[in-house]
Amino acid sequence: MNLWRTYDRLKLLEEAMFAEFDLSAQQYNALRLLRSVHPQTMPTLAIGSRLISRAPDMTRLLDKLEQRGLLVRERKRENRRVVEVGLTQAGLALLEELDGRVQECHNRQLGHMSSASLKELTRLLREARRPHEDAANPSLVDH
Amino acid sequence: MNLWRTYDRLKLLEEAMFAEFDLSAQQYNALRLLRSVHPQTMPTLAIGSRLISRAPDMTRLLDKLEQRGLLVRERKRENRRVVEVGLTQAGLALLEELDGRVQECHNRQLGHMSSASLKELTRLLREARRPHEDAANPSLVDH
DNA sequence: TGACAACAGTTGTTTCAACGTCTATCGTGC
DNA sequence: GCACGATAGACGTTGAAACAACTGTTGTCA
Repeated sequence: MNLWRTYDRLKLLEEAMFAEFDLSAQQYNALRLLRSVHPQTMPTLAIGSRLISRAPDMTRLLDKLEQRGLLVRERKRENRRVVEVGLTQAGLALLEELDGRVQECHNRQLGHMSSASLKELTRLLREARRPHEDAANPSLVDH
Repeated sequence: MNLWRTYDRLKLLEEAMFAEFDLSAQQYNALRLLRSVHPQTMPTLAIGSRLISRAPDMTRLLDKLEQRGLLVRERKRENRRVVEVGLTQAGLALLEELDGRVQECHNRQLGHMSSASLKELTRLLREARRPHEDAANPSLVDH
């Protein structure tokens, strides 16, 4: 419950920020993931499986981002089943614009805590969920 | 992100459990809150403001619980604006049935951590969200 | 008293996530 | 080559959340 409450409180700030850019946190993470492999691309479902929380339909999430020109999708010729997804320049630009805002948001969220406390919190959270991670899914949690 | 990830992982277990009883975590909390004042009752919106995450429409959430006979609503005569909500025997019985399951679920979620670690984690989480709590809202987080 | 703001809930609408099912494509063994 | 299962993704439907607008009720103050 404590975890839930804390999550809920901190999420409010983030959501407010992302809302300014008409993005959900989930969409932001998808974009960030794509940037991490840029200029390479990724198959649709690979994105879904690497996101923080499971997203059972990537299709529609990516649809919206594609409509806004933030990414492109292309069906591969070698294997016509997979659809490769890659960031566009517009997508990169948006992410760059967001970087500062996200940093600032994190500051407002957790800036009042000492770096030692944050480290310890991170460690404990990781320990808490350790038995519940599926080995298959490394996740992209890095800060 | 770490918080998000951990929250998401642990929530999965809870949701699976509540789903067996056709409840959401939010509904469960509303019931638990009502039990905490039983046999007294509470106005509809008072419930909403005390839940872990804000719930902008209590009406429909309570509708479903009322349809299942878990609670009763009654418009007060002194002030015909407020609707008092109270648990029924069926509601109490369901909660009692859930108590054991919830405990077991918590064990599976966090049983691998030492009690000292849990205490520390609780403390840090509370510290993390402290500046983001509105003073008006004491919240019912107690474990 | 009568207008008006504040209050407590309700209802409507739009949007989004969850779930299962479906289509197209590919690999494999016969 | 062809039936079969597995894979990658798309789609339709359903149910819940978000936001806003609305109804009914009460307090207040000119």
